[in-house]
Amino acid sequence: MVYYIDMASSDASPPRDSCAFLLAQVGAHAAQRFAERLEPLGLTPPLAGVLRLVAQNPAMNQSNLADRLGTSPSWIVALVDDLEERGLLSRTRSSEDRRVQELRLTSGGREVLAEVAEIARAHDRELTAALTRDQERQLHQLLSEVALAGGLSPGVHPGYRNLGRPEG
Amino acid sequence: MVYYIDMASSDASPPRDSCAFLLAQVGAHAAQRFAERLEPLGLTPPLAGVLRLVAQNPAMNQSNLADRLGTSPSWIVALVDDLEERGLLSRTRSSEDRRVQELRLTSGGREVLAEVAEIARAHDRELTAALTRDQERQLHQLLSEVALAGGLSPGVHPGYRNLGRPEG
DNA sequence: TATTGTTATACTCTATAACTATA
DNA sequence: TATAGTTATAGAGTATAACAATA
Repeated sequence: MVYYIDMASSDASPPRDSCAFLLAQVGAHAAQRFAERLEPLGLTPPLAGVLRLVAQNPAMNQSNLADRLGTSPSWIVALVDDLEERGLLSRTRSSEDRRVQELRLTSGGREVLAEVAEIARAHDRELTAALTRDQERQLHQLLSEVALAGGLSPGVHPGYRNLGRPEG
Repeated sequence: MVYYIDMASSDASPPRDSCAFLLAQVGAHAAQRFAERLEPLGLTPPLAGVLRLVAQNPAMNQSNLADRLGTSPSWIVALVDDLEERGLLSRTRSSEDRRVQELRLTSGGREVLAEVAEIARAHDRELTAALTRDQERQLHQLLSEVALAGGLSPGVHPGYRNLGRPEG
């Protein structure tokens, strides 16, 4: 977690935080609260992300997953190990290419993913609780424009290296 | 860095990312770009944050700093060591309480901080380049409301533990 | 020779615990 | 006894490198 202080204002007392600072501050808060909400399920955001991606792309393999998340294949091994040990997903050797592990959610995995989705919706409601429906739509629109201009892929949180990568 | 996938939409193809997800995504991007921009100066966001806080509060001590940033005193030691070795700030034992180290920027520290401030302004311009001035003001207003409702202290990036802490 | 997955290892960031000096 | 700072140590979260199996 990167801590920082709003740096954009002059040396005199800061008149207001910059947009960039507010984005980093509120975004870190959002990510942290989401992680806290996942804790009772024994999940971390990366584990939940893997569940979600595998649900959306059945028979996806670990290479695809590493590319999509912008992380190292070795870490994917650890994440998939964890989820497999809990019985939330299964590995199956592909019959076409025996190097490949096909990943699929188990029924238990689908149940847990449904809980995660509910948590995410509650999280979103909490975060925007202070806004009117109209303000929420405005915020969504503005953030979407900033994300687009920044080259961020819809739906995927940026790691340090996956910026500008085309959608898998 | 926490990676995750938008979890709020149903199992069917996601109609759009949630506000919470967009905030985390764009916020992580903003923090990452800021860190990249600081690299040529040999600084990290936490180091820059210490410079800024010491500039705003001359003769501040390390305890104050740890409280304000919501981090452990032992980490503050390492950050201050680093900045002191580069000649950007100085430690002076307080004459009133010999346990206390009073921190002050050197003239070199003030010069570097001025560069950091310029970088931060350029960073903010880049991030909001896709928005009109009016949209930028809207975004600022909306983010401020979300930050306020979330109990975030103006000007201080949240660590894992300093939420809801009153401003030092 | 290239690719998928795996293991072994290492590095960064940050905290906790134990300690020293001072109050 | 309590507090400011320091040192030593440890843990989480990742990456890189070397390797095995398969293509």
